[in-house]
Order: sequence, then structure tokens, then C-alpha cells
Amino acid sequence: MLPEPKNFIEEFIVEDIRAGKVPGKVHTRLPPEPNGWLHIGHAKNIFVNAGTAERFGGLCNLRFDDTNPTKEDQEFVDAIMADIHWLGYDWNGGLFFGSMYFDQCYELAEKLIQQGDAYVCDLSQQQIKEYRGTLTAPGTDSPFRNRPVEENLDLFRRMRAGEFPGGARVLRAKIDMASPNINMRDPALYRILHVPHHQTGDKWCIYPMYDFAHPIQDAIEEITHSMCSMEYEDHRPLYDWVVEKCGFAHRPRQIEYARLNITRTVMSKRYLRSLVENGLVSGWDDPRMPTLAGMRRRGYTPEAIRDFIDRAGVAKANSVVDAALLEHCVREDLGRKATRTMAVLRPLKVVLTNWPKDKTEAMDMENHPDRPELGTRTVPFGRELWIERDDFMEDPPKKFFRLFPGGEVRLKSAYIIRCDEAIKDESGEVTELRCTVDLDTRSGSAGAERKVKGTLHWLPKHAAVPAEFRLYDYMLKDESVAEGGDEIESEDAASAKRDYISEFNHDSIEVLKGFIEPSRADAKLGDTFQFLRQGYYCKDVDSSAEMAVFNRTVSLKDSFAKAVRV
RNA sequence: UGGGGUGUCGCCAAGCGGUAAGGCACGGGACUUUGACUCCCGCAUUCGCAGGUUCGAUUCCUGCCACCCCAGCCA
Repeated sequence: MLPEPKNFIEEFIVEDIRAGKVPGKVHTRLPPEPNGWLHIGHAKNIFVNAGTAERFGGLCNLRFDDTNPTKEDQEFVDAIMADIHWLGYDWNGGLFFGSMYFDQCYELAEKLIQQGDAYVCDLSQQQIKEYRGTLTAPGTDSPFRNRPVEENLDLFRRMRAGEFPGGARVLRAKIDMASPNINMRDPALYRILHVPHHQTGDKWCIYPMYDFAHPIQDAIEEITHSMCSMEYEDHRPLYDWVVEKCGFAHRPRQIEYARLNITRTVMSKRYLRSLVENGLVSGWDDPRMPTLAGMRRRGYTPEAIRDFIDRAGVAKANSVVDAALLEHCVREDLGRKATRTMAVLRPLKVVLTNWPKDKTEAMDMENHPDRPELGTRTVPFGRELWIERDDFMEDPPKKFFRLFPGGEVRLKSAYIIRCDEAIKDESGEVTELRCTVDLDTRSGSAGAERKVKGTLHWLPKHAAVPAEFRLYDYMLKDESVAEGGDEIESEDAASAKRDYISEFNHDSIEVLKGFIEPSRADAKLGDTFQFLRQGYYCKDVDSSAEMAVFNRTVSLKDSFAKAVRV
């Protein structure tokens, strides 16, 4: 039973299956290069490859694309595997490394040489560039293009044996130097790199290029559909050329789609890496990072991220998805599952003048408004309380529902109070509110029926747990900066990004000294709460810190907190 | 000015010749012990532009225009 195609990729797959081109199961692959941690953009790739295989009841391999040892590292393969699992995906087709196929790639390279489809070129990098021609002018053949097969073979074997220094020669495909598609102008297949590899150690000093290795890997693993981003569309003829010249009976199909862009978000490994390397963030999993690990620490759930990718859609047009959609997805998910709690970020003292000095009462509060099974907790209530500073205004505008002199408000799950007087210091700042409680309005009692327009969250002064909050932006503020890729770019965009990086780690942080409910002081790791009017709050699952997302995003570590404001 | 790709509501995105889905955002209303949440209702006579074919075109043809990608021994 085929699923109803939900995008053009699935339509292609359904067509292929109906046409009998997929004898077995749909088989895809996830080909991350282990040169950084996964970010939200990679989630789309995972969604498209692993997710599509899943929907078709097929298989997905995880294959690290590790053909360039100069920028890859074991640290990244470990982190990537953990993040894929966290997102809720798996590699039911198996775990592979591109480097596992180095022997086969080498053999196939010799095969191409023997067929007269590849040659060793002694031109320097600069010369190759010159010979390649331009977008409008055809290239010219390398003087080494028609080397005899035996000489090519000998040279290639000596390249492998380490007889030449790095960069001295390359193996090139012999295709067409006049092709309008520059990727077909005798692209490099193998280069000399005297660099140890994190998987193969010192075994090799020549490494295959992506364009040569990837189709071979896909063919060997019998991948049926190989989904990648749009910039590889021009490489597809080369991909097909390699599969054909190598003589594979199995022909994988490459399908391209547009990569994910989100407003105000830098989706460039190059810049994320520079933040890490320059110490501007604590690491790839810094809560401010748009990496999956960073987002996890901020409280984003894998369900929310997957839902976001799903709703953003998969198509070929490049687009920038509004970050508001991401925020909506997390709110929706957390709103469903997060228990509620109270926190006061900017405290303002309230004294209930008609409440006995040492009297306290335990107020019951539900942990979730729509899920009674999540139980209740109690919060002590007393004469002195903290409320949010923003919840009081001395001169309220017309439709202000919260507290003001002479006004009444309900304290969530407690009593209705009236503000009698605002006490100020010499500078005129309000330092304390004198209020009276309507003792007949305790939550749950008959008198609680009385309605007032506003309801506030609060904390008992004697039992509130001090907490320091930090609010800051993790995303770009400048739209123009956020949309570039990591390719060669204009000086303007580059300098804008540099500005962003230099501003990244400090300025937008606001430190607040507030309080949190005593009942939540020792919450378990991974617990998530909703607090305030529209914020969510959660335990950082990777450390002992707590934090939250949305309008008020907060974390606590002991009595020291970090937070993110979106 | 070579080649490839894309242009449908503020942002995504369906649509595959029969008279413009859906989501986010936004606006209005209901509900509410947090102005949140939830719930209703509204939101493209129009599909980059111009011609053409057709009874009929967002869908087919032609020509323009705009944007993105390609000249790494990166992936």
C-alpha cells in the first residue's frame, strides 16, 4: 500500500514504484559530512531521507560522507548520531562510512583509466582553473588528456604509493571540456592529500572527490533514491556518468530539493563553526545555537521540530520560512505536554495588609489545565508576595486588565486582591504595593465565583526560590544577514555576518533576578513547564541547567540562570 | 550575454485544461482563575509579465522579466 504522496519527491518515488523501477524496498541514505554538529537545516535532510523511507516502509542508511579528512573529525560523527536519534530517526539500513569504500573507489578509478575515461593531469590547480574556461567560454583540453592508458595507470598507482606531494597531480574524468555544464569539464576524481583520516588512518594519501565517491556509494548500497539539495542539480549528469562508466547495474536516482532557511537564523556551518572556534559560545550545543543540540537545551522537542519541517514543506523553490512557524510548532507541542509553573522574572513586592503576619495557607494548583491526570501541587500563600513588575501600572491605559491603584485582580489559584497604595522610593520608583485580600474569594470556595478582569501569577516571598534569569536572542536581528549560505559572498554580507558574530555572545543578554516556585526547585531533568502568560520553561536535558523558550526563555543553573528570548 | 533551477496571499505551500487546498502571520468575535490556550469567522475574481492555442489556461505554446545555483585538487 503506497502512501498518498505529500510532495514532489514522494510523487517521483510512487511513479518509480508503479513503473517497476523499484524491485525491492525504497532505500535512501543520510549522508552528513562529519565536519560540524547538525543544525535545524539538517533536520530537513533527515526528514526528507529517513522520513520518506519510513513512509514507504523502506530503509535508510546513515553514511558519513568522509572523503575530505582535512575538515572532518570523530567528535562530529558521535554528535551527529546522537542528534539523529534524538530527533526520533534511525538508520534501519545500517551505519556506513564513505571511507569504507575507498578500496572500491580506487579499483573503479583504475577501471575508468583502463576504459580511457580518466587520466592523470599534471596541471597545477591554477592552470586547471584557467583551462576550465568560463561560464560563457568553453575550456581547453589539458595537455595530459591523451596520455596513454599505461602511463595513466602507472602515475595513478604512484599517486597512491605516495610518490608525489599533495596537490601535484589529480585524476580527472575525461568527459567534455566544452560542455556548457562546467561540472562536466573533466572534473577531478581523486586528489593527493597527505593527511591522516579519522577512520582509515594513514592508509591513504589520495582521496576521492564527492562527485566520484557519492554515486559509487549510493550504487553499492543499492540506494534507490538519493535526495540532496538544489545545488547538486548541475552535478546530476556527472552522478549518472559515474554510475554508468563504473558499470553498476543498479542505478540510484538523485532528486534535489530546496534546503531550509528560517528568518533571522544563520544556517551556515561555516559561521556556526566560527562562533565555536572563537569562543563566542560555549560550544556547538550552546543554547543560543540553531544546532539541534542547542535547540534541545532550549527546550525544543523533537516532535515540534519534525512538525515544523513537515509544515514548512518540501519543494524546489528557495524560500525563507518565517521563524514564527517554528515558534508556533513548539508552543503547540509544549502546550499539550508541559506542566505549568509560576516564575517571577521582575519581582515587585506586594503586602497584604489584612492578612495575619505569620499565617500561611497551602493553595492547590493543577499542573495542567486540560490534563487532570498530571495532578496538582501546592504553593504556600502568605502576607508578602512577589508579582511581576509588568503586572502593575500606576497610570494604566484604557484596557489594562492587571493591577493598578484601586483595581482588583485575581491571584491565580488564590484570592482576589485590591491595590490600595503604591509605595515609592525617593526616585519615584514603585517599590511595594499595599493591598487587601477579599477573604471570601479563595479559589474553590463559593465566593470564588466573583469575577475580576485580570489574573496574575505570584510567588510567596517567604518560600520563593531565588533564580537569576538571562534573556537574550540567539538569532540574527538583521534579515539580510540571515539568508546567505556559506558560499563565496559579497563583502557586504560577509562583514554583516562578522558584525553579527561579534555581537553574538554578549550584548543581547539581559540578566534578571527573579524567583521560581518552591515545588519546582528540584524538578527532574527533562521536565517542562509552562509559565507566565506565554512562555514555556523546561529543564535542560543535557546539564543541570533549566531553561525555557518563547517570549520569555529562561534557564536556571543552581541559582544562576541563562535564558533565550525569541 | 553558457548551462541548470525557481517564480501561486505578508511567509511557506497545494494545484498536473474545467473555473485558486491547507498552515503560519494578520483582523474580528466567543470563552477564560493569567489579555495565554481553545473555539468560531474573515483574509488571492487571481496565479512574474505579454501574447497565442482552446468553449474554457495557474495548468499547453511562444517571447520577455526577476531571483537562485555552477568556473574547489569542498561537500
